Amino acid sequence: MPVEESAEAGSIASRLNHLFETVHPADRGPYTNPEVAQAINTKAGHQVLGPTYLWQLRKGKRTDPTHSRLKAIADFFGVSPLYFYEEEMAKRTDEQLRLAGALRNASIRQMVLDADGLSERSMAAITTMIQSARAMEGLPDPGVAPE
Amino acid sequence: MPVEESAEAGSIASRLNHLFETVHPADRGPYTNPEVAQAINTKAGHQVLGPTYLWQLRKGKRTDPTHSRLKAIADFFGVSPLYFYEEEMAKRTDEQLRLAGALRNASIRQMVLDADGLSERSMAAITTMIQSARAMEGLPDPGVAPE
DNA sequence: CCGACGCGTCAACCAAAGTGAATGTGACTA
DNA sequence: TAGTCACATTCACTTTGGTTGACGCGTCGG
Repeated sequence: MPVEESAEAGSIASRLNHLFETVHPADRGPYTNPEVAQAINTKAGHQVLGPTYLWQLRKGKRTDPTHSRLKAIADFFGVSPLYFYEEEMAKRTDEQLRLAGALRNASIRQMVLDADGLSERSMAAITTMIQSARAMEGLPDPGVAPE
Repeated sequence: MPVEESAEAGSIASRLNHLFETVHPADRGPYTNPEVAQAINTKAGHQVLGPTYLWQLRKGKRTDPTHSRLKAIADFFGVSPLYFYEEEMAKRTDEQLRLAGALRNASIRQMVLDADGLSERSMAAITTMIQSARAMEGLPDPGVAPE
């Protein structure tokens, strides 16, 4: 049987539909596909996409739009293009989040830049030293994130 | 004369090339197109893009890649997909890019996590040690990105 | 009641994105 | 010098993103 194209959660389709439902003037209903296409094209000064294509995207008949069109759509709805990459954000591992936090410290950023290119041998020595420092300062063992 | 496709500033091509130039292990030159394509495909578990396509993108022969591919590329270089979306990421400094490159090294990532929370005092000691290691290994002074 | 209008839906079509295999080229080496 | 190897480059080909035009349906005004 033909695979029924269901709007996978986190897909472009579901996100786009959510935009339509959510982002619109308070005194009226959601924008229509032709409206959005029209507005985008007018603003761009040339044809960017047609109404049908928006429909296909919302239906999941077309996934994976191009850079420029996704940007235009995000722009129209006033959201960051990152909105369509959210899964990427959600997939951000715990390690990545802790890294991001640590890197807000200027000293640590400098340390990274300095350490870049060092041999594994040197890195090992430095790691040992850091472990000692942690112990001396009474910090817990890292490696696993606290719940 | 035939219109020479020059890498327009802020274009995908120029940004991508900048990534190649900037984000790579310190002890070697930039990644090659086949390398990157290979890495991306391996990580994805299926074919995402070929080496030729990367070349075309960098040369400006192909503009406007697909959502998924752009995501894969950004992911490989450890930058947000926003990097390819104009203005918003104009702020992204070279330092951040070099950080991204360095953080692809697992040892360095671990070091960051370990160092997080240490006192400035300890950080200073570690920095000193790293500087020594750099000197011993004959690495140049960092801090400024080579032109 | 009915014709016009606009939107969602569909399917055939077109153009651009992306591929694969062959060729050119420089570095490294026997 | 010849041979090899890996990468950049090229181009003909395939795939799929995106368009065009037609059809059905609900709504509104006469």
